[in-house]
Amino acid sequence: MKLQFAVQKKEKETGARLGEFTYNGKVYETPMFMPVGTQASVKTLSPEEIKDMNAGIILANTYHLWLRPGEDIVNRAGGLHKFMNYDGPILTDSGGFQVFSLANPKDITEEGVVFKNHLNGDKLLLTPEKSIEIQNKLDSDIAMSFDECPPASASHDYLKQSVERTLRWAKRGKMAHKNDNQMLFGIVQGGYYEDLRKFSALETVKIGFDGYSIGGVANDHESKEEMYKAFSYSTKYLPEDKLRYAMGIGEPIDLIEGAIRGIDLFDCVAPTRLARHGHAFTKKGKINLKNAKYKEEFHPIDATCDCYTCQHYTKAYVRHLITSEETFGARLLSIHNIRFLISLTEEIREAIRKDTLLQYREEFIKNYYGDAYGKE
RNA sequence: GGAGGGAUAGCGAAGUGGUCAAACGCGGCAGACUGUAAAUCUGUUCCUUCGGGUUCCAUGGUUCAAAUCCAUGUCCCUCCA
Repeated sequence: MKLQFAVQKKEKETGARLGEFTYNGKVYETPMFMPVGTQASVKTLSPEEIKDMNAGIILANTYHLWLRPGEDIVNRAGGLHKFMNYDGPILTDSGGFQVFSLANPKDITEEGVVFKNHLNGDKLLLTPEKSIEIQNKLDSDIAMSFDECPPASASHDYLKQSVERTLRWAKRGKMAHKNDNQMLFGIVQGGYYEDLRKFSALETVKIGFDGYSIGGVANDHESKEEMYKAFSYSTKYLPEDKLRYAMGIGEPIDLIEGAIRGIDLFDCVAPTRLARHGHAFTKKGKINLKNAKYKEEFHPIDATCDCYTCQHYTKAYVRHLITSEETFGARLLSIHNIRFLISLTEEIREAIRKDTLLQYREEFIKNYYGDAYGKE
């Protein structure tokens, strides 16, 4: 059964949206942060742990599951939910990001993208139709159109061509889409140019999707200002009653700024990757637990945090695990970082309810960055 | 008692006359990471007032020049008795 989304309330000053959908009898609210589980696993964590953090949607990746174990195996297992034992909603990315991270520009043609299989070197062609077919078989709840994800700083000319191609691919993908229980999202591209974002958004909406993603952001060291423009220039032209998803966005401040610009969904590898590298989000800024100064800090990572890690363990212990390369350290920090972002979205929703989102942002910045905000 | 081998930066280990403040690995100290080819990658790691200063077990010597050659000593390892 396809999930049904509705906006419940808009924040008075910013227009930030509080939204809601029901899935398997459970109500989920947006803005929402979605943990990333590329290979049908949120790295180091079990589905039970993810649910204990009050997570909603999680991600998986078409490209990776296509190569291994193969969509037919997942399909025969009964679909992604059964395969990975996660009964919450699952969103699959289309492989579009791998066009950015794995392919060369010369590998991108009208038909699709030629990938060199990173596991064994085989040449493989991923097309919009193939991507959708794989996602249909994976049986995720939300599928993404196959898009070209160019670097944000690409030239206006290149981005224009790329937006047009992504539109043609979106149409082809929609035609190929066969899973009635699965939502299909279109993807808005166009760098940080308003004309391109507007064109991309309006034309994607004309094709008609269940929701709309904003892609091509935070992938090329562009400034925060440019990224937030890309948000605004996109959401401005998107329908009110559909989900909006900022792809790959997950720094705490970006969630707040994104919500302010009318975005409902966010995903990011940052909490889990940073965790594996020893970093932790805190209300007072990001810290690197590998730093020697935490050797004897026998206090939780963040005194205000309600996560399992902060309830039971100290910085000194987690630092010890990380420096000793014990995998439990990566788990504890992944739990903390994901819960941090989820709890941040809970606070954002509360601020939307109370029409205090701008105050919330100011307070967050003051605590997180101190005087350093904007001085990059 | 006899015969060999060895001692290099926090550790392991290259280097056997000048291009050596000394490869490389580990450890240490930092940094990066935003739809995950990422438990990865990068920098740094004798002292310094950045001019330079002091190093390769110790002492003495050879040489224009020594971690590298010679002598003696100290310590370690292996084999033989």
